[in-house]
Amino acid sequence: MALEHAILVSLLEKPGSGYELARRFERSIGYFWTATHQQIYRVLKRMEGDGLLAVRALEQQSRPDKKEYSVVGPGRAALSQWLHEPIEPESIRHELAVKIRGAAFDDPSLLIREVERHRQAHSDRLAHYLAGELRDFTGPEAPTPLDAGQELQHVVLRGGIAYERMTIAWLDDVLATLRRLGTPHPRP
Amino acid sequence: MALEHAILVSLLEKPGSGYELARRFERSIGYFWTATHQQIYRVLKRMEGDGLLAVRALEQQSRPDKKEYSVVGPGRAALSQWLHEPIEPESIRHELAVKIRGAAFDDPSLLIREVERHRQAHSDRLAHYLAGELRDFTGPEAPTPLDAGQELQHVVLRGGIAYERMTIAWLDDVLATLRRLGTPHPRP
DNA sequence: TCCTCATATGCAACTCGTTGCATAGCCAAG
DNA sequence: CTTGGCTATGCAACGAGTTGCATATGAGGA
Repeated sequence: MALEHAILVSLLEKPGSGYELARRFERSIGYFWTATHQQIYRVLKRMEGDGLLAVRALEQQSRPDKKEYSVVGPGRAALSQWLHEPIEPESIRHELAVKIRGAAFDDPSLLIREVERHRQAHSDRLAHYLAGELRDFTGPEAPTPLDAGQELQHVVLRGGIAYERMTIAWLDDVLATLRRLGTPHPRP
Repeated sequence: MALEHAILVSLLEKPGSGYELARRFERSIGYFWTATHQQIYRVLKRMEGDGLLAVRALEQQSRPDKKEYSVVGPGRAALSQWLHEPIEPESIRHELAVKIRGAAFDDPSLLIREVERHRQAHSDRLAHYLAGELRDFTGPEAPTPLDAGQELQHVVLRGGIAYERMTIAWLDDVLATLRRLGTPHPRP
């Protein structure tokens, strides 16, 4: 249940409400873990029941009240324990790759538009990551020197950047392959 | 439900039993989609019930009998329909990245062994992929010219290779960062 | 002979994750 | 003044995925 741990990390970095967590999962934390608001609310409730989190009701003006969650002792201990346990290297789940291999049983050229769309999405994500890197870590507004937490956030973001660059290059390879298959193959 | 589609692709490439599919999901198909045998058996049963697959009981000597599944008309149509529908670009789930960011609230240097272990696993996987590429696509034993299906399998495998190379380089970056944080930071 | 390993299939119970829906306050635009 | 949008929380139902267990055949080795 890595969602629990992702929530602990995020709340340790900064306490917040379920709604705010959901927004973070669309941005920074979401670079490497995703969750919908329903899932987050459900898990927050369970974690509070387990004594890992504390809640504080915050009354707000000009918007609905919210519940601010923060990590308490046992939550920190649970994170620490998890950090000491080994985890299995990730296994990939790439639906587009299934489609590409499936295209052999259909018309491969029909996939070109789809792959171009994915390339665009990854290209947008890369631009977003690079803007965040400049803003938070490498630009003139960024704090210097970075503390350990910021260094670690930065190296994770560099991973996201590397992933998007690799993916874009691969999708170009896929597009070239699909286009080559669409035209008659020249024989020597 | 991409598992269904991954199974359709795999069975179109070659009919087989649940057990054989489970083995493929540890190898070639497993490069981009994973599944356990329990999941596979359950889904195969459902797909057969839905008329997407046909079964044939095969009696074997020196090992238990098996059921060989193959794709029939409606299954092929279901795959074709799915290929024509757009899918969302993948969202990443990277547990190790959660750990790295969480290490800020513990001792970062404790993660070094863990990251080294992951690096080794990815390195092994890369070697495995490269051996497969040589065997099936680029070596002297490989068929020439490749047909469309093989070209598409190859480009997916190139994606796996690119992913592993990128990941190894990133893990080296992570290790360098963890080691830097472990030693006192030199001030200008 | 007994044990282990590989093949082969499956149930049951559980957790994780998604989708659709519902509610409610407040603001700004039309 | 109604509509749409953003903040904020939540339920219910379902499907996806994991874990543990159970069963059976036959080969090979201790």
